[in-house]
Amino acid sequence: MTNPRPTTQLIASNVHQLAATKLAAVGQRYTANRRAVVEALLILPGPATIAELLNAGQGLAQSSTYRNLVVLEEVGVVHRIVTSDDHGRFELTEAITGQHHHHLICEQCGIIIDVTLDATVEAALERSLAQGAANHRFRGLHHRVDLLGVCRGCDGRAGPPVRQ
Amino acid sequence: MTNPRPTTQLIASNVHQLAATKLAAVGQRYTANRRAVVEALLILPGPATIAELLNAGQGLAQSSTYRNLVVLEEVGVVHRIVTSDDHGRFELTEAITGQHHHHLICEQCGIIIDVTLDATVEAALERSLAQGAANHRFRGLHHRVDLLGVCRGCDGRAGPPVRQ
DNA sequence: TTTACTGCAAAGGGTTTGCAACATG
DNA sequence: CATGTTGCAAACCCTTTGCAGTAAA
Repeated sequence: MTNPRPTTQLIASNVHQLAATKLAAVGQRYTANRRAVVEALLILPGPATIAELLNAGQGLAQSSTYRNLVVLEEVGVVHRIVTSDDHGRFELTEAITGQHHHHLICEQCGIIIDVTLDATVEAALERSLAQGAANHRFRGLHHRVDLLGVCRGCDGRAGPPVRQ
Repeated sequence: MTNPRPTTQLIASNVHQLAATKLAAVGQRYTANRRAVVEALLILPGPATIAELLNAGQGLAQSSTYRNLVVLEEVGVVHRIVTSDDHGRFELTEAITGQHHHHLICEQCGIIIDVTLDATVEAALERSLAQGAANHRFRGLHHRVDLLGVCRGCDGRAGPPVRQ
């Protein structure tokens, strides 16, 4: 298991172009606001909260940002992650970044760190999940692997009791 | 990957006794309401929403149920699952049921189906995650593997666009 | 000039909390 | 009787929506 390449090293122009294409395919525009959201997601390290996006992007309205995230999610540019720390987090999709990865989620502070598994484990997992899905006539689309625990920053210090 | 034994086949008295013990360890009582919640979780097939618990248990107050779930979660009897379908779901912990399992989550209706992976896949996954956690000085506590997709009931019929 | 997009303010809705009454050890 | 528990109602807070105005094709 290794760290995925930081998104900041992705070729931003490609990401923007892909995003624009995906939006255009359903008759939507790649506006300055939407570009700012994607830009913020490229820069921020790991999945970002709305608050972080509003800080990073300059002068974005909250409601527009939520709305744009919905649109970006619908066209497969952005992915929403829900944990139990009371606010959603957003990241660029694997279709955009080309990087299949998983998450270390801190149960104290909610921070999410991206990691990758090695290919053989991924493959075995895929097979096993596919079989289980078949048993239930469940049409599996994608899997999610998270490691819940305590991040380096929170470990040791007394954190607030966080659920999950 | 096989189906886990339905929780209804668990020996309920053991579960209740364990729950009572865990509560007693922190000076809390295993009241009728709390027992009713655990009972409902034993009976209901898979992780249950608050609404389902309120229906199953007879005359439970919403606020008390939320509070009891918090307490039961703190002592390790109950586990909260958050997906993006707008309400949390609750299940008995593996410490109580002794059944490590994972989830098939329907992105249309939010239903969650329990499944297990075979042991070799689990072991490989554990190792891989442990290594990744070490790289980030992240103290991993437990993992979560979900398969997102469309359940048998929702497949085919036009569902509402559900996020994630 | 039609349709998509924006931003303010208000509404929604699951979850949490204040508080007085109750139950339990 | 001291402490944990309950339930009603109100508050919370993240998220969504109504609506009038703006921008882009």
